[in-house]
This record gives sequence, C-alpha cells and structure tokens, in this order.
Amino acid sequence: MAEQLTEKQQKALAFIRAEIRNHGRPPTLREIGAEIGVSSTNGVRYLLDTLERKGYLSRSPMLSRAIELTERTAVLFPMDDAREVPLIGRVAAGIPLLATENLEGHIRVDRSIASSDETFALRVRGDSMTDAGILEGDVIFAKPQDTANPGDIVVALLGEEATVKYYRPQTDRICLEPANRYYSPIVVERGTPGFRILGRVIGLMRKL
Amino acid sequence: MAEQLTEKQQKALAFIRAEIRNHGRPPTLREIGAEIGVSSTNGVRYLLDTLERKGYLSRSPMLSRAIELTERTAVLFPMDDAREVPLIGRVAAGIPLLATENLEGHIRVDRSIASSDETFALRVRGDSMTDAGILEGDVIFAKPQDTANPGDIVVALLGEEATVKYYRPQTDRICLEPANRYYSPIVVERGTPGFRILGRVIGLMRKL
DNA sequence: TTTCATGGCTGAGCAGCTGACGGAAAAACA
DNA sequence: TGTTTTTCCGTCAGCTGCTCAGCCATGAAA
Repeated sequence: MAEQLTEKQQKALAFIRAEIRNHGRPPTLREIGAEIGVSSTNGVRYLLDTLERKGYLSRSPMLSRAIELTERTAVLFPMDDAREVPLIGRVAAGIPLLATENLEGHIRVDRSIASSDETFALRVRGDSMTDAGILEGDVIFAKPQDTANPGDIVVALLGEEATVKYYRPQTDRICLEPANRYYSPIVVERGTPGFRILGRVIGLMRKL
Repeated sequence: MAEQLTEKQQKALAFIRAEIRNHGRPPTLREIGAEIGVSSTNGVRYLLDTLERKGYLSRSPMLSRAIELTERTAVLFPMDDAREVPLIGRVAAGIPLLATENLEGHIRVDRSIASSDETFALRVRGDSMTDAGILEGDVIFAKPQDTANPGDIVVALLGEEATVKYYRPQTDRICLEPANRYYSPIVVERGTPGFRILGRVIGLMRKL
C-alpha cells in the first residue's frame, strides 16, 4: 500500500527517530510541534493520529512520550532490531508473571520472532510436546493473551505450574492436548480457579 | 574506580536500560519505583541522584522521562550482547558460504545461542529431522567446522545442496542419518568430491 | 550509654509538564 | 460553492518531577 507521506509527516517521523536515537526518549507533542512548525498540540496530535493510522508508529494513551516507531518506519530509517525478552523461571502463584520473583534473566532476540511488545520467554520442562518439535530445555516465546484460537499452542497456568500444550476449547471445558502419544490430554472445566491462559506460543529457540 | 552499586541501584539501572531498549523511552519515577519496590517517588529520586553522582546516568530537570544512560552503564550492561548472524539462503557451489550471493539476510540472536564469532544461520528445508525436533522452516544456527563428533547434528554440503543430519562416521565412509523413520541414511565415501561438512548445529529458532 | 550525623526511605502535596479534546478558522480540494 | 483536511486557540485532566516533613537503621562522636 505504501501510503504517501506529506513533508510535515516525514519531518515529524525523522525528528522522532532522531530524538530516540540521540536522547533515548521520544519527544513530546510540543517538542514535535516546535520542530516542524506546528504551534498547536492538537495539530501535532492530528498528525500523529494520521501516522498511526498509516502504521508508521503506535502510541499508548495518557502516557508521556509514549510513541513507538513500527517496522515500517524501521524500513525508512533502519534501527537496531533486537528486542530484550524476559525469561520466566518458575511461576509463583499469586505473583504477576513478570515480577522479579519470577524472572530468570533476559534474552535478546530478533524482532521478527518477538513481535509483540510484551513477549515473554519460558524454558520448557518435560517432553509432552516433542511431536510438535518442542523439546525439553527449549526456550519458547509467548505473547501474553488470556484466550487463543483452537489449535494454537499456548502457555497455561495450572495452579503453580505453567504448561505448554495445544489449545482445544470445547463448549463447557478446555482441553489441553500434548503432542506426545504417551501423554493424555488435560481437561479443565471453564472457570476452574487457578487455571488461566498466559499466552500464545509464537516462537522457539533451542541451544544444542 | 568502579564504585559499588547497591542491589536496588543495579536493578534500577537494568530496568531503565531494558525500558529504553524495548520501548524506546526511559521509565518515569513511579514506573521505576513500582519495578524495584520503592513506593515513594522521592526514594527513586534520591536513588537516581546517587546514580547520577556516580556517573551512571544524566538527567534534565523538569522534563518527563529525562534519563540518559552514560558510557559507564554500557560497560555494566553491554548493549551488544546480541549477535548479528548471517542467514544463508541457497548454497551455491564454488562460492564461499558467506559470499553475498548466498546471503538471505541477517538475524539477531543472543550470544548464548550464537556463541562463536562465525556462527551462521540456515533455514531448514524438508522434514528429515523432525524426530530431533527440527521442523521445516526452522532456522538453525551452526558453527563452521569441517569435522564433528559422532552423534552431532551437522550441516553438510552435498553437491549444491546443504543438508542437516546426524553425523555418524564409519571407518571408510560417513553416514548422514536423518531423524525420521521414513528417510534412509545417506552414505558418502570419504573424499567424495563435492562433499564437505560445513558446520555443527548449535542452536535453533522457530517462528510459529 | 547518649547524642548526632548520615544514608535510604515513606507519604503527602504541589507545580509544571503533557496529552486529550471541543470549537472555530484557515487551507486545500472537488 | 460545498466538503474535507489541516491548523490554531484555549481548556482540562492526568501524568510526572520536585519539595517538605518526617521515620528508621547504622555508625561515629561525646
């Protein structure tokens, strides 16, 4: 599609990128306005809305300097494309997934693998997914979401254990199916306390 | 000189750095506090003052998220712990493996995976190694070497085709064994022209 | 022992920064 | 001419850094 960018839009993108590079932080609306010659924050806001709609950046509402450039901008202005992903160790019940207590470390991977902002990593225990090419000791990357499509491989929390399985929802219960003929599916009633989908598996890394 | 940093100070620095890398913007005082367990913004402020005095970062007053990390921090947390690995496309005979003609692109991975300097990456074609958890489309990482230990998974060049198999050397010939009962081993006489071990597989990455 | 200073922190409140938005006007376009 | 796009101005609410007044533990000084 490659939508056209106006001169102001290009200037704004270039400025945002330069600020991130030079100061490690995106500019505010007023800083952008001063740079590109727009005196109203609403003018800048409108401009950024347009850029967001065209897919050149994404923003988080009600946060200062919450502008993130997207892949598309990276093509225009190439940047470092590695991402740092938290590696979850053991999952402790009642503690948020990404709390320090659960963190084993960080791992850097290409953005093409860890596409989402909040991607997390988990070391696989057990051999219940070997037929899907997921072996014990592998590190899987998951995108946080509390639901999934049938057939997705998901990370699910069962009590204090996180488990990786195929997601097979049924009308009143959920079937977590292993990829190993020696294991049986885990069937959980919907609404079972302590059961939760943590995320969908989007990638994998193995060290031999 | 390397002044001592308390645990909280290290956590704060690591968090700030991770936020800058992953979101392109430094965190606010309250975000830092929530992460490292300091409930008062003044506590965080005090902590940052100390870090600034020790030279690990610099700040601009009265601006949001105005934290910049200094060289010294870069030493503590090396920014370049990711490695850029060449992704080989098709292997053309007679051309060095890493020549531009063979290159499909670059991919960034953690040093823990791509341990060697010369690590290269290859996209897997075919399903001959599925029982070893290596599926079609996976990217494997290999360390260049022209020999290997029995049982290693290797990348071997057979004419113009690169193939991934178990390495089973025998007295006067070499057996390349697939991990899939529907395939037969490839047996090659030692010294066959056009046959060469390109490297040993040391890691793998999959995008789902 | 007591006293004092210091470092590290809490909690509350304030002021300035920052983004969101409505209304109007200018500019561009059909 | 009417319509859409873009900008300005002003205002507001929420985010964010800063200040002030303490608390507590540690350690040195009296």
